[in-house]
Amino acid sequence: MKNTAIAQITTIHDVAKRAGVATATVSRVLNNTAPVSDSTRKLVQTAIDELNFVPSPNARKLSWGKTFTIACIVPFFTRPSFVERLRGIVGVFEDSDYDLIVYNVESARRRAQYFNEVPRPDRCDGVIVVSMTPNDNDVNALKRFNLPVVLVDSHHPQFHSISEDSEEGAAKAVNHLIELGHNKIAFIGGPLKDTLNFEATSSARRLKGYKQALQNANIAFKDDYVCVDNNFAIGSKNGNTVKAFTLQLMRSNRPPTAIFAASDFQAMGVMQAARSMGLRVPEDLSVVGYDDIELAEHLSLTTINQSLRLSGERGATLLLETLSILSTESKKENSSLSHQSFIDDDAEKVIHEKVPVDLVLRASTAPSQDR
Amino acid sequence: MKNTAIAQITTIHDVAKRAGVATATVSRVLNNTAPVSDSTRKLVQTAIDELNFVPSPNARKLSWGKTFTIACIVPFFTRPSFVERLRGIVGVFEDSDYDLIVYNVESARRRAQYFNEVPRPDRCDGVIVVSMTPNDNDVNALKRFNLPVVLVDSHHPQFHSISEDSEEGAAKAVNHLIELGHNKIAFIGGPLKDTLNFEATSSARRLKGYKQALQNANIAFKDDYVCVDNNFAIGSKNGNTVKAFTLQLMRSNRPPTAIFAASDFQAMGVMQAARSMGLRVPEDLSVVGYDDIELAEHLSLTTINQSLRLSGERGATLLLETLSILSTESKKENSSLSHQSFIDDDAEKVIHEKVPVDLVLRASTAPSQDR
DNA sequence: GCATATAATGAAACCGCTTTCAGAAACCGG
DNA sequence: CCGGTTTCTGAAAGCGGTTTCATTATATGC
Repeated sequence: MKNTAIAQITTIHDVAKRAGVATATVSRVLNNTAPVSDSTRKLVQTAIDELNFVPSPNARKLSWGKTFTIACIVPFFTRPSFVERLRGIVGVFEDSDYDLIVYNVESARRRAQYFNEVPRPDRCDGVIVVSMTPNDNDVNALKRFNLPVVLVDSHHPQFHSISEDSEEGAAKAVNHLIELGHNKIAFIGGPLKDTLNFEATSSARRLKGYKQALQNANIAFKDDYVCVDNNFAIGSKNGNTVKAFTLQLMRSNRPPTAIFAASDFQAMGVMQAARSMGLRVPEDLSVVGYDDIELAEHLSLTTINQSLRLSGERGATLLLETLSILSTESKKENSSLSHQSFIDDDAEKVIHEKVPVDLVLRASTAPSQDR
Repeated sequence: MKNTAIAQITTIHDVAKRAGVATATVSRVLNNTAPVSDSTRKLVQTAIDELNFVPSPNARKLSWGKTFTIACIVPFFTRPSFVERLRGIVGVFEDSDYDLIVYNVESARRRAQYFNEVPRPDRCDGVIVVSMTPNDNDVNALKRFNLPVVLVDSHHPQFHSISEDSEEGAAKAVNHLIELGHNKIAFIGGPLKDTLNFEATSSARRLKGYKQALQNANIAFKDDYVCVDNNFAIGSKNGNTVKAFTLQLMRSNRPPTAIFAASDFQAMGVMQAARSMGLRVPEDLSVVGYDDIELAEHLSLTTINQSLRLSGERGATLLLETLSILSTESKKENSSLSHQSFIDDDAEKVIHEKVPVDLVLRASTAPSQDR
């Protein structure tokens, strides 16, 4: 009862032999790379079908000098917002010829390692960096072999990037609260800068947007309305700081009527803390988050949608476009001169794309009851 | 100001030339695959260092006839529980020689496609299937080339697997409630079976565990205490069914004092619905979830930890072990006879590993006030 | 009807590395 | 000091494709 017949991998030679042609011809049929007469094409095709032949990706890669692989370097890919971005990216490559390898960064060591080792033309054809601003070393590593690079959720003058405008988003959030009549609005965010160079800065920018919005509305900025949770770092499940701060804030003699949190996760902490002391959201306290992760919908949390998925999709698409431009370019140049071109300064114009940020109205905000 | 000198990829030939040896020798130094005299080794090593040489993964793969790639087929990898499993898997391969490619399944079409196309020895050396029970076609596809396979969070007699005991977990949850004095306990779960063959069955098993626990405690099973949310399917952000059911349930003339939800996400829906009608958790209603995703901690949700991360780690490790066994085996056989061995029936003994399920006590459960 | 451009195909080189095979060098006992 | 191992090394043959180059067969032009 051997239902486990181990199939053999058939090679292009098997096909060639069966069809009675040379491997070159099979290759030509496979890639439509040169004219083949209808008769032989049919011959080859049936041989391929009969043998159930699929060309070996590796051999192909080696021969073409391409890897057909995209490297994606992403920190803490388990975090909902990163996952959502990743999903956008994955979705784009699913239908392409490219494989996607995700490099998950959870430590400075890994970060350095990946930036140094991954961006090599024999490992990948392009790189997507998510939520990390490349430092000088990274930049060198990324440029060393002139691989196409796209930054998602970060920005650097030398690389294509897709990002959102955190200041604008924050301002939208705060303006919403102001329009509801709130003028005692607190801010809770993550660290303002960080060893691993990511996420942090977005909190900083959101804080800036918050300040700006207040200023525009002539509301004085109060230092003790701001909490920067440095424990809300990477991977730490924390959130206690947020809760503690919320409690302290709401028990103070001038409690805010609204809180803007720089992430949905922190907003959740706020809501919980508030409820734990008997406050109702939004009647007693309005809360706005940021990110619009799946959670927000379940919590009925008013928040800022920053097009997480879309940012991934756009990034991946942009990379694919760059890739295809490069390949046609190299074809052109192929027919003329030698290898190695486009060193003509990166003036090539770098693309910086913004992704929309929008207020999503749900049930965690209400007009201020303050009088 | 050209800081963008494009580096050339150096090949083994460059190294050989520089060291004044044959490529074979360089290879031997690289892989420690045959004795090399100290002097030449040093020569080669310095050449390698000076040229900053890293062997091309692809060439290596082709030559070795291995891919050094692991394929991981996972449905809806954005769901927190899958992400957590993935993270365990990723963590294991980070330090290995293997690359991991994740194939995200979000439709029956993709599912079939991946199962048919991915498990080929020229694409990967091994396969991890997450949360999907292979059907007959899948089994054939997986066995066709005799690739090592590990199932994570599913079970099949012919493949290694890592899974949790959902019945046991559910029973632990319900027993906890019973011990707290509850006897009006409702159940909310996802669909009991599903087109894509995953997740569903776990809800079914949890329902079974629920029934069992009730029976053991001599509590009559009530049909209208059970909600199967068929909308809680794949990817749908839903959750309205859960809320609606909770509301209906709590307004009925015999409302339960506790609800056991088959997932933390659903538990969250329950808590929200309860709060929305002014009920307090846990004073008025105890809630237990399942999964212990990060969210649960933030919600202070009592739940069942099913070792999500660990399951991934164990699965990945098991695959690596299988891989290394195979490679030593094939070495042995190499020195004796021909290729192609271990067809000697899969009696090879298949490993089925269970991962612990544990009650995690938090603040969403309390003694029953029912009297 | 013959020269010449064009289409179709096969042989062989090549991608970058590993590994076999065989020869050279070093080692060893008597 | 010699035959026989053992150690070390290079040339060359793959791995499974693609691509160049040359050749033959077929058109096309005048």
